[in-house]
Amino acid sequence: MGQQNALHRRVRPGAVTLKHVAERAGVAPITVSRAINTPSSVSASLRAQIEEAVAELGYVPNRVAGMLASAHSRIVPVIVPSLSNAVFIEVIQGVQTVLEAEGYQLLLGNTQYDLDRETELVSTLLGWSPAGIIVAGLRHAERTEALLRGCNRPVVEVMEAGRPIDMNVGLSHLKAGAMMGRHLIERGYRRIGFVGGRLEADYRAMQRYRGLDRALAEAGLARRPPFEHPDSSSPEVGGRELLAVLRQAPELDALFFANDDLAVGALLCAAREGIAVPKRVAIAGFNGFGIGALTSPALTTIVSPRRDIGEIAARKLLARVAGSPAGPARVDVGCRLAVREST
Amino acid sequence: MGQQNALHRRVRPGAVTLKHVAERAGVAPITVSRAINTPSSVSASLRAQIEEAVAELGYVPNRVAGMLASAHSRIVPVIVPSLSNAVFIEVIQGVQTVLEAEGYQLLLGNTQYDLDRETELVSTLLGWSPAGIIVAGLRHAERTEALLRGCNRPVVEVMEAGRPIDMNVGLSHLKAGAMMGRHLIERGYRRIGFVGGRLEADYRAMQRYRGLDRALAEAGLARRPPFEHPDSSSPEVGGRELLAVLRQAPELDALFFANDDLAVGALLCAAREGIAVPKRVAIAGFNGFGIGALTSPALTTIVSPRRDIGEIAARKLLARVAGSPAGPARVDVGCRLAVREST
DNA sequence: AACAATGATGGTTGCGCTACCATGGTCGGG
DNA sequence: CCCGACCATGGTAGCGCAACCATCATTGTT
Repeated sequence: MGQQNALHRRVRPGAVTLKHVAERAGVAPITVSRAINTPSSVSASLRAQIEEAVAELGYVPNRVAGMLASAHSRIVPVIVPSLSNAVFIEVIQGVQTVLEAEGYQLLLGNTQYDLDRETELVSTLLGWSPAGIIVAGLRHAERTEALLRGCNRPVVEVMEAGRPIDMNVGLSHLKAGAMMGRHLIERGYRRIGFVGGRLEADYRAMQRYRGLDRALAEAGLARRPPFEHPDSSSPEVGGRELLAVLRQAPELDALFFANDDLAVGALLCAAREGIAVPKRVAIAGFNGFGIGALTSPALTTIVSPRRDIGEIAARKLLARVAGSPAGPARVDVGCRLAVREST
Repeated sequence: MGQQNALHRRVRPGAVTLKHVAERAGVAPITVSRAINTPSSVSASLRAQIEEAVAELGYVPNRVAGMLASAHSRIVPVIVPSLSNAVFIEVIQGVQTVLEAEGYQLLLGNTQYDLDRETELVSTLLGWSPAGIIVAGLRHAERTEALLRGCNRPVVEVMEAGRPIDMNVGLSHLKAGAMMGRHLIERGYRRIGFVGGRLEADYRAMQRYRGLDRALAEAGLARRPPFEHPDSSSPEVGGRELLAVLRQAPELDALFFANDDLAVGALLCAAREGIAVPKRVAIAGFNGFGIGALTSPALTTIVSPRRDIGEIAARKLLARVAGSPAGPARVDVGCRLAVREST
């Protein structure tokens, strides 16, 4: 701090600006601006002249200045609770595909499943005058919600279906959990447990548990609290949990894991330990990661259209920015049960 | 375009600015600026007054304006060739951990292994007046290199060790490939093949192949061109490739896969198809993803410190921004052979 | 032929903030 | 008790660009 170094200088030496290009091309700065932003509004001959000057000088437009002048940026922050979880990566990929095609930039925020961190991020990122904002989840701190509500920009809440601040793209995790619960019951399993990690933070996993619980209740079967572990989900943890749960509750004949990372780990661990799946215990996951289809036995899971969520969210956001119809405020992308060998 | 909608208005209605806070607090705007950016330079009483005004008005500083005024932003673009590959995700995570702790924001760029796309991205992202820039790889288009060289900001090239534009954090993929090659030879394998995807694009994988090739040459063993496939790497592709390669070249007794995604897929496929690993064919990977330790047999691989690469890169970049010593321009983080059951 | 409609170009202004310099007040040493 | 050092605060200017409106040339219309 305080220390005056080269990067904090007011004027970056040698910076080429619009003005320089304009002088070189013999036109007014505004014309250069137009040649860059709305080429169709400049005559072909001038445009060629300007493009030449741009190339010669190596001009790179200062987006920051443009943004300040127009109060409109091509930045879209995406706020997710975690990057370790591949689900969010795929959503981000979907968003990015759409954004980059339209010349927008993705600004990444990671809350680590902390609602206060989320407030902080939203506040900071709104300072970038973003075109809109994409946030994972429908539950936020009060202040976060106030910020999002008052920011006067398109806001898309993704991952779960529900009542959004502005727009929403996701699926019902409750339904997904119930769907898996009914499948397991239909298959003849009667003592079904749920294994998840940090359920107080990952409330979408908790919703899946609730769905399972509801299915169990409907069928008049024994309901159990979920098995939790403190670490973030990974195959390693899944394997460890499988052993721990079977030791603790050997009567269980089916386990619904909160996600495929855990479930695949459990499957591999079972193979290694000689635990017969699904004979001794059935194993199910959630997500539909490709690897689940390759294990032996292959994993029964619920496939969610993760990439689609990102793409749809980005498209709705951009539609609103452009003022074109964005379609319904709420999109339920649904999910699909993939029955394989592990149940 | 052309269409005038709410988001393109010059003045965003109801936007609270520094000035409003200053009026409310009864001080000059510059004092509010200082209270926010360098709180220690404002007396405690004024600071409290200002903080109150900020809270009352719900003021969110406009970073864009600040950036323009100071020609210095807290943005760091990270340009990677792919998000599908978990390696880059972990590097990004490492970068983000460090950046967020210092109040910096990560701007994500994805080249899809396309050098022209990279040039475009670098050009665009430099328009954000970033504090510095992190790019995967040492090979760039000429214009990209010119831009990076001339941008007068810290540039960190990550993933591979070599001669950087500015700074470099990575490892030698050639050495890594040779390390695995020597391991396989030492284990008694004599007919060793390499399986990768899109090697013309993923030249780091190609380097690993070259390392293997060198080890084979040193040992006087038969060298073969790599087996390639056109899709991006995934476990599914790895399984398919295992079968295809064994059909095409049944004499092979060991396969070095370009990465763990492929190798794990091959391992799972082998288990399913009853191909004995390592008896019929040994399988090795590269990366050291956790799941490789869980398969049966467990995967022999080379563990690269991916997260460290991101963290070190971000720290070096921030050190340079702050003007403090950033350490050596080149950091070779090395890698480690993890010998497990699959070889 | 006169005029409106359209399109291309330029001048001026200000986005919100911070660098820079100036000012005035407080304090300790001589 | 005065002077210079130092700190807290304020005034001014300008970062680079695009919105807005004005101007001028061109075209089509009656």
